[in-house]
Amino acid sequence: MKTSPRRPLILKRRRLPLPVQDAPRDTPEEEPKKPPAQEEPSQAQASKEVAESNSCKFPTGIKIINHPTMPNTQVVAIPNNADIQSIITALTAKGKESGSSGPNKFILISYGGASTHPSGRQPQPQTSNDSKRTEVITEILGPKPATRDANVLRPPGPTLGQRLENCAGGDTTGCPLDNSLTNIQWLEKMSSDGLGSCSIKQEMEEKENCHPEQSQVKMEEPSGTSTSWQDSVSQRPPYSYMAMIQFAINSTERKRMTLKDIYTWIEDHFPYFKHIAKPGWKNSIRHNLSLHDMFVRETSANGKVSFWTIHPSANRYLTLDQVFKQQKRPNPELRRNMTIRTELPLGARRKMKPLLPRVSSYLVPIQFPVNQSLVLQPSVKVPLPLAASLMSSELARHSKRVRIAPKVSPGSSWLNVTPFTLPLLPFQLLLADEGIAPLPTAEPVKEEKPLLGEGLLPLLPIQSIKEEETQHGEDMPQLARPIKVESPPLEEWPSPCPSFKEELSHSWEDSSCSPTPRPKKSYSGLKSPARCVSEMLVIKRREKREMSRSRRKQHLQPPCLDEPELVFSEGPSTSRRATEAPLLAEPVSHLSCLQEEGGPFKTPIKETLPNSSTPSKSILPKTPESWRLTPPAKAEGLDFSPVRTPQGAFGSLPDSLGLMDLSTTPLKSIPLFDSPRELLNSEPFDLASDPFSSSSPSDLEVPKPGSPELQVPSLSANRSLTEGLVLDTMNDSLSKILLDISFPGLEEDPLSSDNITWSQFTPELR
DNA sequence: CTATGTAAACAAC
DNA sequence: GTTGTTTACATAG
Repeated sequence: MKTSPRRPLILKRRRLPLPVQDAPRDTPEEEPKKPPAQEEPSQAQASKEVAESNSCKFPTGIKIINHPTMPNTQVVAIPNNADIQSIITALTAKGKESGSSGPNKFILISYGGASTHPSGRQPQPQTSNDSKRTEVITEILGPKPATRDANVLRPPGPTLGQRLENCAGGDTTGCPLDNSLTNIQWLEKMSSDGLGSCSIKQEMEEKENCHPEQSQVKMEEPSGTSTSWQDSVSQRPPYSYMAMIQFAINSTERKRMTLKDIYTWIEDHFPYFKHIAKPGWKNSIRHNLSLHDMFVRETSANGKVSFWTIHPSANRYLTLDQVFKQQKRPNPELRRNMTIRTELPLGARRKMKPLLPRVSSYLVPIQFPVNQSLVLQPSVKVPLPLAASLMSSELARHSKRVRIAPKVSPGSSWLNVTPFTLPLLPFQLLLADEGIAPLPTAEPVKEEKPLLGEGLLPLLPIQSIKEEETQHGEDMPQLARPIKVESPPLEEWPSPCPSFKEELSHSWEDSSCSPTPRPKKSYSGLKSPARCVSEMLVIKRREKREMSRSRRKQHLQPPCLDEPELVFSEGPSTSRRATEAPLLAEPVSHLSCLQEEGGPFKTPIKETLPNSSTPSKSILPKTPESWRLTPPAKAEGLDFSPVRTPQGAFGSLPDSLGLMDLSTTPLKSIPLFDSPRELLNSEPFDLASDPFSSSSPSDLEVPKPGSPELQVPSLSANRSLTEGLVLDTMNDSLSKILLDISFPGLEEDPLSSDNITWSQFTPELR
């Protein structure tokens, strides 16, 4: 079999060092390229800037509204293009002046002022029903490893709201968090200037300027950072195709994308592919899509369009922003890698080497679904373990209301939130610490990689808590919408939890629980992952090897959510369907998850079937391969592999996740976030002190895990989940929150006017 | 050996 | 020509 007749022998393939720049394409071309992406109506309207009363010292467009129910709290709507840092500074000053008697807490929300989407991708016609509402938030992209072309090209403009592009694109309706105020980039910038020397804006510009074409930039930037950015344009991004595909898909609200959109997304975010890479990269993308089981192809209802999605069980909802942020963390090692790569001469550089740097410090961003009404507070007062337990029990009780959505639904409330990873608040850190430390079961650290711990916890399976209602809600009509699936669904999901070492090396499939391979067919429609039993691991492994020959995967995924799924043996509620399974967080599951997380991305490929090695064609019907979750292989390293979330595992509540994540982050990271200058200094992180008790803003919105707050009433269609920041001038803290704001018209920018419905804020805010 | 990248053959549209 | 699937091979770790 080795030699394939059809294929010529290629002894050596070596890519030519470097190509030419495609200069031609750059600048001018892009503009035309973008279709007038349909801008969301809302944005246009949002542009109305009204400077209201209060905003005197603030830039125009800022709206400050007293919170209806919270004393000394004001909501500040900041246009995308505003200089946040300066605003924060001003607010801080204002708060200080007022002291305890005046407004000292500010909820910052960004809104799309005059939004222009720089690069709107043409939206795909078909989908997006709900897209409109996400526009509110503007995406701020900054520090992506690769600058986006569009951004680059765009004149240094608006700092905050750079682009909605993805969101706008096709299915990609919205990327709520990406756009949000709390966008990492944004925060990072703030953090970067401890001295206040640089403005966010500046930094943004820096980055943007990195575009190859704008060489002048280089000069401007004395610091090494700029160079790296620049390089990013011309350098191959340190991500594997698999990772990039995930980023792309996850950048959309519905978590699905057409092949073309994936190409586009990648080109936009990694100019390298647009300008430098050989055309073959697209082939590689396709190859990866087909190869990895985590990528599931769904067909639109009419059967005309194929969307690539990420298997819910495997999807970690990683986004470029998150990952980038992680990378940015001060991690000497990591940096070293990156820089090295960049420094090498092209010829010397290995083509793709370390696409994914494996660094222990590389944390995997956590994404968790946010309950619509749930407000995420970075600083959660409940210790992780406790919270988890509470959640699990509580939630379980209320399973009706809250359930884990195995599948990402389009309009779903899953958001990528990375609050914990941000070195924002001291108290956050404390929290994290608290949560974790006590954790008895706390993640097992691999012997091999002590650091692993960092990554592990965060990796816990993410479950989304979503209200059932929401599913039916208008927001996400699609959920219910049947998509025609051609391929057999994976019915069972391998549980991600194989144990340890073994599984580290395994790939998802290995983990597949079922001892016997099942035919895919039988499970049509089943999306929810089933739990797997670790027992199988060994066996699987063996099988896997045998089959390893073929990397093929094939299947179409049905969109159906309802199918029955497998239960895991250990699983608490076997009968329960994955989707509904409440969060049961079990230590065990966590562990298992951990493992998995640790893994680099393994490709889940091999077929589970023993016989499958055969050439595929014959097997039209999808092979039964179980979909494999990625192997938990090495712990270290950023894991782009899908997370399998065992349902139970899901226990990882957002909070817990966050905590964990934080925990992983060393305190040192804290310093990063300097900005609003004084903030940082004030509350050092003394773990001992309990930030929660007093002033921390956290009181405002922190949902307690077990508390009723989590359960929020169904949301209205017009709601908008927005990320915001809470600036508490009393304790100089800045924390990230998720706000659920409802507004009258979907089409309207909720924040653009005074139409915010306060009542809609989550209970916590009241 | 695994994970990943690359190239290519093919098939179905 | 595009999209998908598979096979084969290269390479780094």
